[in-house]
Amino acid sequence: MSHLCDFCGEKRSVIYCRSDAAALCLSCDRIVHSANALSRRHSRTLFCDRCSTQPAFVRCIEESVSLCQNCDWNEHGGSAVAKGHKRETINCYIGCPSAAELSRMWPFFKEFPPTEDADCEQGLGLMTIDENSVTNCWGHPENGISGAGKLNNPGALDKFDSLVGSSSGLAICSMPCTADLVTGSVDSTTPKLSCPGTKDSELCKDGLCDDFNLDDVDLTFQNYEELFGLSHNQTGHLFDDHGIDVIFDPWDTCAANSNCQDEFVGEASSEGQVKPMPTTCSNAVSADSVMSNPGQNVDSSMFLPARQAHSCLSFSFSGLTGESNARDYQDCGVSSMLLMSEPPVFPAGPESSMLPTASRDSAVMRYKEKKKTRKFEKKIRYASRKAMADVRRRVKGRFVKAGEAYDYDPLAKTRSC
DNA sequence: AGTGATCCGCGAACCACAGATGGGT
DNA sequence: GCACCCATCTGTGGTTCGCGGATCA
Repeated sequence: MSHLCDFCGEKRSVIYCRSDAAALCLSCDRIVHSANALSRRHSRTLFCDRCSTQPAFVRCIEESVSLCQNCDWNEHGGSAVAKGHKRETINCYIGCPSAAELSRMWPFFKEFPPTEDADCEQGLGLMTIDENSVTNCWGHPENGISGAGKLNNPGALDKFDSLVGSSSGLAICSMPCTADLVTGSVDSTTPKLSCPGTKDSELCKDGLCDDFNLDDVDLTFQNYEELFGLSHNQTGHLFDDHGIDVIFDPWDTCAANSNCQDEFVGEASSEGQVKPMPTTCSNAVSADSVMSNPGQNVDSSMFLPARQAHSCLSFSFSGLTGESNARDYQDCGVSSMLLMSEPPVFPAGPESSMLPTASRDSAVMRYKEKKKTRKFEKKIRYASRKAMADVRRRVKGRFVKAGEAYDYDPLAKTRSC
């Protein structure tokens, strides 16, 4: 199943560029990603040795193969022997790393030709490995994508910025981002669902997090595959086991560990629209796993196969119509953070608060009021169409042409035929 | 415990048509 | 740039149907 380089079409592809969704050989990778500063930001990783279609995120030391999530699950999710295999995560990289740097990053990988493009390395900068970056992007700006060099999925973020209208660097890497996968160590010695300690305790104390679901704002993924890295069908696995409710339940548990961070996980609908929800931990799957093993140390191998979504979210506020206005959305205290494009990056210090006390209380008050009065009724966008539909005659509920026989006349209020 | 039948709830589909939208002249 | 024409798309509500989960024998 060897895959040829998408660029030259001759050599075997080794590198997968997530931003371009392209498979490249090493030399073409250098050529393509040394072209300009933006291309240097593309996050790349190895290809899966098994399927050769998905980016690898883990290296099985025993078998000396690089595996994507699915293949890892297939190979290591079944037999007890395979589960015991020691595995290493495969880091993504950006920039234009030299062979030596690649070798340092991937010591198992022996195919690096010497780097000849010295200029490239003098460009934007050397390779940056997404070590601790995006997992933490909300809570720890110093580790997040605030540093351009650590941008994990600049494409998705660019989309978000273009939609929101700023380049705020808002790090909504809510889904278990690439780096979540990359940085989460896979072997059993590594914990596990760390929710880097940035959950704003004040916010949650007021119940803002309890069932905060931004119901007023539609958030639409521009490209489902790109954003989640898995198909719609696969997405079902995210919540299969315990339902979406589990996402909320362990809030306290996680908070007790002071390891939570404010993140949003998408609830994918059939149309690809997603409503954001807070997750307690750094990825939804992790939360799922937590619930399935309350009080236990969770072997990360348990959640790894669960089709982690990766990549950052891009948002569009498609739900906004002409009948809406910004204030409607700002009324919901927390959601306004998104609308206003303010990066919800909380200072790391425990004493810090996201909002000044007064405005924060005000926001909380508004949120609670809105929560009480909010309605989930259908909104009519075109009253004239509703008026027409209301008086239109039907047969078995279906509209019929004017003049044809009908069995339901809304105006008559009685069935006729 | 496993299997099949039944019930129930939910969501998609269907229909016609006015109005919105976009491209071409 | 503006006006006009035309084709296409969108959204509206009541009913039906199919699917999946729950329950029971």
